[in-house]
Amino acid sequence: MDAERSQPDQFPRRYLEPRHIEPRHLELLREIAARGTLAAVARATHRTPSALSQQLRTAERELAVKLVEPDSRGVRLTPAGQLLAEGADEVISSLARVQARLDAATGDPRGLVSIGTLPSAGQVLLPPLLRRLRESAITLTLDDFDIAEADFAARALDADIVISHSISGGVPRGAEGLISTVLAREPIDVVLPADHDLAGKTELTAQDVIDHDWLGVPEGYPFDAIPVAIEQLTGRPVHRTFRLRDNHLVESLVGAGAGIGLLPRFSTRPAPGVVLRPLIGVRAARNIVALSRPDRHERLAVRTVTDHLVRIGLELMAEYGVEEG
Amino acid sequence: MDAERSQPDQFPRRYLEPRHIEPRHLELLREIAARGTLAAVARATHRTPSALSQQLRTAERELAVKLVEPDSRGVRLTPAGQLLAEGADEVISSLARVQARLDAATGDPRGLVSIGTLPSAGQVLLPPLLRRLRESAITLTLDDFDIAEADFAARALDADIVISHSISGGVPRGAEGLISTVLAREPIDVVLPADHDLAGKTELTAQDVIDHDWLGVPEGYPFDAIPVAIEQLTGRPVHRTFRLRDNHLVESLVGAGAGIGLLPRFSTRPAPGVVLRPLIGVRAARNIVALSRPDRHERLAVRTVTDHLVRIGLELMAEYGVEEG
DNA sequence: GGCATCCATGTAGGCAACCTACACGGTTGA
DNA sequence: TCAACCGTGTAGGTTGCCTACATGGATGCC
Repeated sequence: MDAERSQPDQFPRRYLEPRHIEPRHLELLREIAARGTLAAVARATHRTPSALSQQLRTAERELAVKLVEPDSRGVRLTPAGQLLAEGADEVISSLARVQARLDAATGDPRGLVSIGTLPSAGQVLLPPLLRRLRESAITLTLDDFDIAEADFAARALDADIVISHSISGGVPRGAEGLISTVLAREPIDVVLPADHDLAGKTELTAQDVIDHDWLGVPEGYPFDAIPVAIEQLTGRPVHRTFRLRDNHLVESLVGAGAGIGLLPRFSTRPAPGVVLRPLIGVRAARNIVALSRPDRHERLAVRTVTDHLVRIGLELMAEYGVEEG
Repeated sequence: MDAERSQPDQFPRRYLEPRHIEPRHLELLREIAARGTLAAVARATHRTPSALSQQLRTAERELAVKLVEPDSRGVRLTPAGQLLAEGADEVISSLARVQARLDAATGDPRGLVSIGTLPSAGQVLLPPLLRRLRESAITLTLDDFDIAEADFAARALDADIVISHSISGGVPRGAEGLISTVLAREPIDVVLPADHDLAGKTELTAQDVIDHDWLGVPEGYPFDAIPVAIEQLTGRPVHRTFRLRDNHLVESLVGAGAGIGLLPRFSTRPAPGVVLRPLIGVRAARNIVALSRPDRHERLAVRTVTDHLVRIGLELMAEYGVEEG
């Protein structure tokens, strides 16, 4: 085996290559594309903007291409930079896939999985999840937020799994580049004071509820699609008194006679004095969806947690007698 | 946008992750799998074995897995190490694919392409190739070798493109993990002294040639398949006088009356005193095949050179009236 | 219009990572 | 038994990456 000795210069020496792509540079470009500014990437990756700026310069020198251009206050990726940012997903995902294979081969899934969730879904999904993970080597980080449907996708930059919801369709808006997994389909019921006129009915129609005072959610929040649908169906406006985010706050105000509202069925255990009634004739349900960046989804621990959430979602639907789809 | 500030620890800090795969480590494992020993990898990559040994230890510490085991004089990859070595192809190829896209987007293909070739094929393929690349930013490194069919694949470790040949089938043996591109199908003709008894015929059969003295090639060399086939066809042994590698040496010895031989049609311009006659009834042709490692094949410059070689091969076959397949 | 804010980008210096040089122990084959 | 390889450890130099700090440009608010 003296082949290497007789032709030692056949092997490509890295420093002779005109351009040499490093994964670290690809990751940087991808983060810039996702977060917009160097400063945001710096905060997210616990580094200084200066470090990133230097790294960009070395990448540009290495590749002999301009990657960013000044743009008002910040920077903008050049076409070449965008090209590489898109390619980064491919490289980083394949790397994560290899890592997942190693994890699967060498033992149980392990490591830190960060979950961000909207409170109502987390309230019902997370306790069973913690129970199931108690024996495992997976540790969780949790964060909660109640935000507009289109903003959930942005949280997938920081969390491995974002538990989101969507009424518009199966996948929340803005989640195009993400892996989305539907965990459950949860009916949205009307919440009423127990002594309300409508409380005697077992099911409510749009006509039943249109002329009462409503406690709504801010615009852009998924629940808001339901009053909008009722308005379209009846041709009359819904009278919204407040626009609130927190479901428990809505419930207590409904109990105080401030109006009627909408609450998700699984996470609402009605207090004495309020009752839930299903709404029929209107598409009144939300999809609870897990979102992950493709590369994060490849991690075995992340996949395992997602699988658990799917099973928990199925059990929830079975418990409440909700059919799939 | 104070989302990052309010939850700065959501981003996965690398040093918190239980295992973190680095492409450099994958590449090292792949090279170990391909070359067998650390020392061979060290020679090929212009580093000391010590550096590689240290790198292996850090990789093992990072991944919390044993990657190599002592094995007689050298090392052997553990199952985990093999797993990663296989995954390395995937990662490195996707990296090369991104690089190729960048090359394609930012200008002409450029850089150094190393070619290893068997002399006869190189003799006809490389001059047209050099002509076509004269205007380009691609520079070539050349190496030539005349080796057994199964040994060509090993050269693809060191060269971007290995121009090989095969009689056994479309793809040379041992080229399983490689990208192989058939460049041409070249007939192998019988070379005779011009005053030989058989020179009067325009075509020769196995029966015609079986009883003459033969100048053969060493065993394992593709041309040797033809006399073997003739032996099987006629049931009689071929009488081989010499076993030589160099085609021009064979030609001159045939001219000197040492026997008859076999020569590839494209690269043989018979000197005065010798003639070529096609052999019929026997599968007497070789495939000229370009071999590349998958990741090297992704490089735009490598792909460009391969494409040129394909066109040159087609032109050669048209020039000599050889049909494809 | 001035000023605070946010952004990116330089420079200097510390620190860690990587590699080479060299020495050493184990295995193989002449 | 000895020479030839192989992998591994240690010491030390060089490089590369990052932080801290200062600077200049763009934006938006009072």
